[in-house]
Formats: sequence, C-alpha cells, structure tokens
Amino acid sequence: MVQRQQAIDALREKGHRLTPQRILVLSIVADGGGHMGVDEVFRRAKEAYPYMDIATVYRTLHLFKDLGVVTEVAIGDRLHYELVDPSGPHHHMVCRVCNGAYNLSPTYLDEFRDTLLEEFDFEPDLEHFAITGTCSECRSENPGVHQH
Amino acid sequence: MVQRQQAIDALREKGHRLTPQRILVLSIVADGGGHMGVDEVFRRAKEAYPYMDIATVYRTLHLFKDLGVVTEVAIGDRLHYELVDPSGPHHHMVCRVCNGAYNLSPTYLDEFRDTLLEEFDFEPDLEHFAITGTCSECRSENPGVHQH
DNA sequence: TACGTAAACGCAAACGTTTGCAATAACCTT
DNA sequence: AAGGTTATTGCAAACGTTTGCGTTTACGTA
Repeated sequence: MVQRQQAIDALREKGHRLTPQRILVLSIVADGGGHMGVDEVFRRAKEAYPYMDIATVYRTLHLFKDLGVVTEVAIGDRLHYELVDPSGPHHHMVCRVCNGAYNLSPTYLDEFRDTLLEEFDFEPDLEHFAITGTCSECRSENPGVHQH
Repeated sequence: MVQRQQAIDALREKGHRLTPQRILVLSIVADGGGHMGVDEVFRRAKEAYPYMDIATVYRTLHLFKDLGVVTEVAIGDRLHYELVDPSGPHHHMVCRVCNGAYNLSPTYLDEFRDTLLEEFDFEPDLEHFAITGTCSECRSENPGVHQH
C-alpha cells in the first residue's frame, strides 16, 4: 500500500518517531475503508496490542491530521478519521437523519471561497469540512423534515 | 426588550414552563451583546442565583436553540450562544488566529445551497454555521499562515 | 553495537458536556 | 385559592477528550 509508505515518510521527514503504536493506528485507519470513529480505532488497536491507551490513539490521530495523512470529519458531533483520499481532497455531506456520508468535490465551494476573499479579505479553511443536511433518500422518506 | 417577550411566547406556545432559571439565562444572553460561551453564562447566572447548575445552563441553551431563540456558533471548538439577530439570520466567519467573529449574510451561501439541491438533492443545514479561516488583519500581520 | 537524549508512551486525573434520578415547583383544573 | 400532574431542577455520576507526569523506547552519535 503506497499510502502507508507516504505516511511513514511524512513522519520521518518532520522528525517524528516511528513507533509500533503509530504503525498500528495507521494500519487500522487504512484498512477501515471509510471514516472511523476514535472508539472503533481504539477497540481494534487494543485487540492487536492490549496495552494501547486511548490517549495514544487521540494523540496519534491528531498528529496524522497535522501531517496531512488523515482527514478529520465531524459526523454527528463526533470526529471521524480516514486516510486522505488519493484522488484528492473532498468535502463531506452528512445526512443528519441517517448519518450517511457522501463525498463532495471542492469545486462546489471554490466560488464561495473566492467571494469571501474578494469581498472580505477572509481566507476560509474549507479543506475538509462536513456539511450537515438531509440526503435525498431521507428527504423522500420523510417529507416533513426540515431544519429546525 | 421585544426580543425577550418573543422568547417567552415561544416557550409557552410549545408547552414549556417559564422558570426563573430560564428567564435568567435569557437575560444574560440578551444582555451579553455578542456570542457568549457556556462558562460565562454559567458564571453570571451563578452570581445572580447561587443554586444555578451548569447542567441547567446547558439544557436551557439547547432548548432555546431548538426554539430558535438563540443561535449556536462554534468558536474555536467551543460552542457560543447569542440571541437570534432581529435583522435576520447570518453566518459567522471566525478567525482561527485571533478568534474574532464576523457576521456574514446568508446570501453568500444561497447559491451553494441551490447547487447542492439541484446536483445531489441534498438539503444542507446552513442556517447558522461558522466558517473558520484567517481574517484580513491576521493575514496581513502574519503572511506565512495558511491552512495546513 | 552500545550510549545518551528527547520524543512518545501508559496511567491517572482533569476538563467540558451529557444523562439518570429523586426532589421540587410551574401550571392546569376545579 | 388549593391540589394534582408532570416538566424542570440540582446533584452526582458518566461520557468522550485532553493534559501532566514519570517511565520507556526510538533513533542519532560515537
């Protein structure tokens, strides 16, 4: 998995140490497929290495996020993590009815960013952020649901 | 203050009870001027009424938010509250360098919402949400700062 | 390969927030 | 105005997350 080697390189380059715990967390997030909650990462890590501490999981995920190795996405008021998408960064649309997550190309927000920059000289952090809302399926199943 | 009576009416209409604690929290948020953190609301409430409990503050603010009386805005990973703006809803731009908050008319996001609806049939909750970024002043003071 | 240093760890305590529960009190009915 | 019902409260415990600290360990240097 090429992703993993890139992550390890990113660690070494910035002078961080390559510990078994970090490798373990990285493998878990990489193998998880989609976004993973901290609790699930911790649970799997503890299966593989019983001394694993939840604080280490948090510290490791934050480090990976700072290094640009994983992406943090807020799903229903809890943070989830996933490997950065090799096909480029993307946003998430999270349905607040079914909690389903959909990817969204950043192009849809480019215009908004440009407007904010021109109009207010404000540079928004729009790298990875989740937009809450109601997805197509839940909208049709439950027509009465609107925000508020 | 007309705002306050509207809030009280909203309570009664939905069958909620008008307790001294709720009136107190409402006054504090109303008099606060801008966004207030939970801890500040609690501190002031306890000055006025020493039995006040932090859980009551949280429950009251959440209730007010559900009733549309106050607006919740995330400032640097903590939630702040303010009375709904009588001049209409607005978004916030929060600078992650100085934590300053600026109001933003929702018109700037209308186009984005329309695109999401047309393209994905996804209805985003954009009522009140904070956009993190770097404000004009901090950008000029600290030109090296960019996201990631 | 062995050593020294500083980063990272595990543990425990603290933080901000939420929840369960018994006691209280707001409000409807009479 | 008094009583009954039930939402709301205060308290305490639990939750998810962060932080402080002494110990361990990864890794550069000799």
